[in-house]
This record gives sequence, structure tokens and C-alpha cells, in this order.
Amino acid sequence: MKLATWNVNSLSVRLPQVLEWLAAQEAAGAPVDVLALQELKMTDDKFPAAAFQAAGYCAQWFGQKTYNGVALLSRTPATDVVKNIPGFDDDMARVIAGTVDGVRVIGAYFPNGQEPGSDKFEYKMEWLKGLRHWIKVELQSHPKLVLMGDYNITFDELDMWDPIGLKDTIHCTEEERYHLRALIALGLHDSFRLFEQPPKSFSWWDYRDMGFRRNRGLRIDHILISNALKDLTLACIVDKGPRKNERPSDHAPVVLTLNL
DNA sequence: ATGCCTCAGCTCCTGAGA
Repeated sequence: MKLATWNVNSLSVRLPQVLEWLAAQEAAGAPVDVLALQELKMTDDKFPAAAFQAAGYCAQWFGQKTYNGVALLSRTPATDVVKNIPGFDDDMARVIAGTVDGVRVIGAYFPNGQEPGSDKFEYKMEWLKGLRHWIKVELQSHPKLVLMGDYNITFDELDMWDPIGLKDTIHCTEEERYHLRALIALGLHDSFRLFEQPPKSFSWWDYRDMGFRRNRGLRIDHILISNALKDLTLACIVDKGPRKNERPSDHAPVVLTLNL
């Protein structure tokens, strides 16, 4: 089973690249089974369900105008679909969950937070708290669980191109990392770090200042897996290929392969 | 340098992203 997460920064703009990437994986003999998308930036009526259907994917989606928006594509239909965090009142479309082939898959677009101390940062902290309480409950009924998406949080200095210059800036603060570690403490694992990785592995690069070419990036897109999946993990990589497209998303897909 | 890109939209500037 192959799962991936990709913040596409507008699905309208990126749809051809998503379809091309999915087709390339299939052509290579390892099709993607589940793909979580973030930042659709479109209302539900604009979602290109027919294009994904033609490519062999069922879809669940949860959009909104201009910002946010998430979707879950899968080769077999997802069941028990949940949109946003139950019990957490939110007017932004950030979470979509579904069960695919016995695995509970949660795709999420975590709040950016803008700047420590801002109202948006406070919202990020509350959202993270709400997410954790829900995941804790989800794990009780779904031992095989994958939580993947754009976390907008780095784990540590390995995830930063400039650990000194970016110390305590957004995505790299102790408060944000506290919540990330608290998710891990529920019994989740950062699948990426279960494997040896190239130095300076990132999943996002600023569009400005030739960020990608100079590898000035952050690793903020993650795939966390539950204990029951840990020993079934075969690989986790960042696929930088799509970032080399002419009009790329600022994020690259992160891909997890399970022995399932 | 409260900028540098990119995207959406009440579009020719602004807000937001990260």
C-alpha cells in the first residue's frame, strides 16, 4: 500500500501535475493507493472529481473559497468519512478522514500560524490541541492509523535549512514542537525518520530567492503512523520531482510505502 | 527590505502563505 500527501497550492492550477504524477507512479509499477491533498483553494462545486475518476481514483473532498481545502483520493472507496475535527468548531476546511482497506487515513492542513504571539498562532495552538484529543480517540478504534499532511511544523534542526537564522520563527518554535511531540506521544511515529535520509531533506521551499535551487527549505509535511503500522513500513521519501515542474507547488509530495 | 514569489479575487492591488 502506497500513501502520499501533497500540498498542491491550488488544485485548479496543479491538477495536470497531480494527474501526471499519479500516472508516472503507476507506469513505474507502484501506483499510489491513497493521496491526501491540501490547499485546494476551491469550493466543492469546482472539485475535478471526473478527472480523478478517469484516472482510477475515488475522491472525497472538503473545499472552501480562496483558502484551505483538503481531499482524499483512493483507488478503493473510503468509508466513514469525517470532515474537520469533531467537537472543534472551525470555519476552515482543514481535515478529511476516511478508512481505506482497513487503514484509518487522516489528511490535514495544519494552520500556518503566521507569527508567534499573533491571533493566528493562538488559533494554531487551539487547533493542535483539538486535533490531539480527537486522534487519541481515533486510535482506540483504529489501531492502523495514518496522519499525514502539511503540518506547518518542523521537528528539529534537521528539518531546517538554517537552524540558527530560523530559530524560534514560525514552524520552528518550541510551542509548536510541543504539540507535535504530544502527537508522537499518543503512539505515533515520524515514518520519514525510520529510514536513513539524504542530509537537508525538506518538503517545502520558498518560491522567493531561488529557494528550491539553493535547497533553502523546511520539512513541514509529515506522515505519522501508529504502532501497528510501524513494522510494516517499507519506505518513506520526499519526491522532489514535481517541484522541478515549470509552475510547481511550493511543496513536494511525501510518499510512504507499507507492506500491506 | 513590513522585500524577494505565487495564488485567489469584491482583480491592476491586497491578503495570505511559510
